Amino acid sequence: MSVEARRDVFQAIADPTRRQIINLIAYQSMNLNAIADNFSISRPAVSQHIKVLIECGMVSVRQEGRERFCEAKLDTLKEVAGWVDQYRQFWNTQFDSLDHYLNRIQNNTQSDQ
Amino acid sequence: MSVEARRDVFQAIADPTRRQIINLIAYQSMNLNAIADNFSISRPAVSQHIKVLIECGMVSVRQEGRERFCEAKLDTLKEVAGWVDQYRQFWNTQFDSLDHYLNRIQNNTQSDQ
DNA sequence: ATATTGTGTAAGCAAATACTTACATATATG
DNA sequence: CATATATGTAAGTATTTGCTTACACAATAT
Repeated sequence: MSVEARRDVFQAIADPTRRQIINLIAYQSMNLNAIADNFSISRPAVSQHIKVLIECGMVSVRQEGRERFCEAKLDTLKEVAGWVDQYRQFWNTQFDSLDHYLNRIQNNTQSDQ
Repeated sequence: MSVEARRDVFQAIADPTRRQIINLIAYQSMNLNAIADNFSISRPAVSQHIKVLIECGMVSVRQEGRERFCEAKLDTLKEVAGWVDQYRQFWNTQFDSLDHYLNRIQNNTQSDQ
């Protein structure tokens, strides 16, 4: 981690450890030590990763006594989603199949549900 | 670009130049010089970026005479989309409202449809 | 055959990354 | 107050990254 980070979401999620951190705190805030317990790297290393995530807006911190709870700000991923979504037409996946599923249900509601 | 690249899609799209290259060739193959004309960096620099994109499966090359046409393999972005999609519920987009709509339909099927 | 065009790749370099250990500081707790 | 706990941050380091220039080489054109 450099002193002058890029503060870019794409760059932030490029690191597998940072993606794991996001996965970890996606559904519940955790303090730094709790997060660090899930990794083999040192506590300061995790702290530095979180700093990057904060700088790009993917994590916010709520201080509570001496603990600092990290909360994932997942809507920041909109930027990534927006870029990727331009190209969804090039493959078949959940996004597409959900859409199809929905249409199927709508078409079938009268008859079999 | 190192000799031993990570060959990881997340890492590949972390670089803004590489994202621009993908945007450029998304809808039509282009040879390397044509791609490089769109950037201020040197031709070899572009060549190295494309090497990274090839290594992670985002670009394939078709040789034609002395030219090498680069084609974007956009379905490789499925990996990124898959990761991001887990969190779509955390912001408001089509996907979210679709999902809620789906649940609403499922919950109501017995009673009112 | 010679020159031109399209491209890969090596060598070198500055900056960024991902770590580590050591140390600083603030908030509990006995 | 003296410790223990939770965390930030600085300094040092090995790698990786992104870029440049120089050079190699195959396919064309003249």
